[in-house]
Amino acid sequence: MIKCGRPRKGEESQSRDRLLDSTLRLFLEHGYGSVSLETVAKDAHVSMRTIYNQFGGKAGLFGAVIKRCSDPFVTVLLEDGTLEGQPEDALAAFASQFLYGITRPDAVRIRAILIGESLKFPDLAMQFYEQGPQRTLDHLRQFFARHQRLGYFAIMDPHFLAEQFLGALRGERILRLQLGLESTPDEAQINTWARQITTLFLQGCLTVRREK
Amino acid sequence: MIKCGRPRKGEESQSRDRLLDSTLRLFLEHGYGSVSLETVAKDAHVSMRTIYNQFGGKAGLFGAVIKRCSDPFVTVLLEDGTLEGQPEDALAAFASQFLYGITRPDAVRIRAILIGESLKFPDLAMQFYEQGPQRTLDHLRQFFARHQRLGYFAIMDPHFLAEQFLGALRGERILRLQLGLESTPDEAQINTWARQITTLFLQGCLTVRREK
DNA sequence: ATTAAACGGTAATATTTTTTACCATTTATT
DNA sequence: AATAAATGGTAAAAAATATTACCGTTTAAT
Repeated sequence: MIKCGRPRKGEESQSRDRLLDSTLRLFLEHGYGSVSLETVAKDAHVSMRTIYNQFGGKAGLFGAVIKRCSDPFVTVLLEDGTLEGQPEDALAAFASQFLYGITRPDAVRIRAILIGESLKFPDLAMQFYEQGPQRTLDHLRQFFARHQRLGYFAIMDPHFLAEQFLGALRGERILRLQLGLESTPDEAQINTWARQITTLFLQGCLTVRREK
Repeated sequence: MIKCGRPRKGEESQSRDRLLDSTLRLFLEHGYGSVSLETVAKDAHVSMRTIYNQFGGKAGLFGAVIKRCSDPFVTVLLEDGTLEGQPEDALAAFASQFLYGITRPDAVRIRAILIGESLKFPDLAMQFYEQGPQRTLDHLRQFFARHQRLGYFAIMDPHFLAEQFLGALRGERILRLQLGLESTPDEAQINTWARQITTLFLQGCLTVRREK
């Protein structure tokens, strides 16, 4: 039996945190629609009333979980210095970090769930994208713009380049991961991919290159 | 009031078709979890009993809908001759068809729903992928292998090339489409993208090309 | 000390949804 | 013609679930 009663000062958010932890874990495991609030309450040793006090209901709880997820997934991609150095190496390093981030099981699942529920939570989907992928995209766009001015890259819309590089990194594998048809790649696998994808992106696959 | 009673010979599948049509439309509009069988029955002018007779329940109905969706989405991508002609033009033509196919609202939605429900229907997700994306991937892989032997492409794993090209075509936009943050592109837009993406894929974006 | 706030636990309520049952009707089968 | 099969419509039964209410407890606030 977990102690009940009004929480002590400084411990007001313990129930809230326990609740968010349990909710995230259960959602990741079973999906949004398959988890009942009763299950969540039991798992977090929290009363139903607390859920409604803190989040107003299932939708609010889902929103809070998603919001808490958005931040960590982006920060890891923006570690300072990742996009420094020679363009090729910088891109490959970024590619590794990005690939690692988006292939973690939790990240795959949370995006899958959000995609599935985006019709019911359009605002949440937008917030998620703006706080996560959007910021990564902006960063990468600036990187391309900067190195274009230095003459490294062909003159193309840097936003287009950034989108294409991210698309190349996601690749077809992400779909298989989202559908549960492929297992999580390890770090070595990711580094290999990152290098191959970066090379292909920079040099193309044509043997005879026409002059520009 | 729609006529009831045992269907005439040759009309046995009318109820079934009406049911699948309504189900698909309602799922696309509201998602799997938010549609009740009662709603479906009303919409299709079908009795609950017929649903259970034909499909055994909601899960079976979902499966039948997904299976019926898998085929059309792939056939359009494999029209004969799409991958013939000069490699660049062939790829660009394929790119247009592929992009058009995967950006149609229905295709985006059905994939989003399947991704969201893949935990509950792992077999269905696999069938969907094998009958749709997998076959497209195989076709494209053969294309790259063929043209590699003719000396057009760099010597790289043709499966890798095929995956990367599909990934480049999906791009970051697909995520925004799936999250409902972007509207469906029209044919002109798609053709522009197809050409740009193909060019970038073939030639890369580096200004100084190292010798191979 | 007393009161009020917030909690965990249980349970009751209300709503939704799945599933099953029944009836009249139409057609196939015999 | 009689029977069986399959249907649409309604509704009832059953299950699940979201939501609200209540109780005893612990702590903060006064």
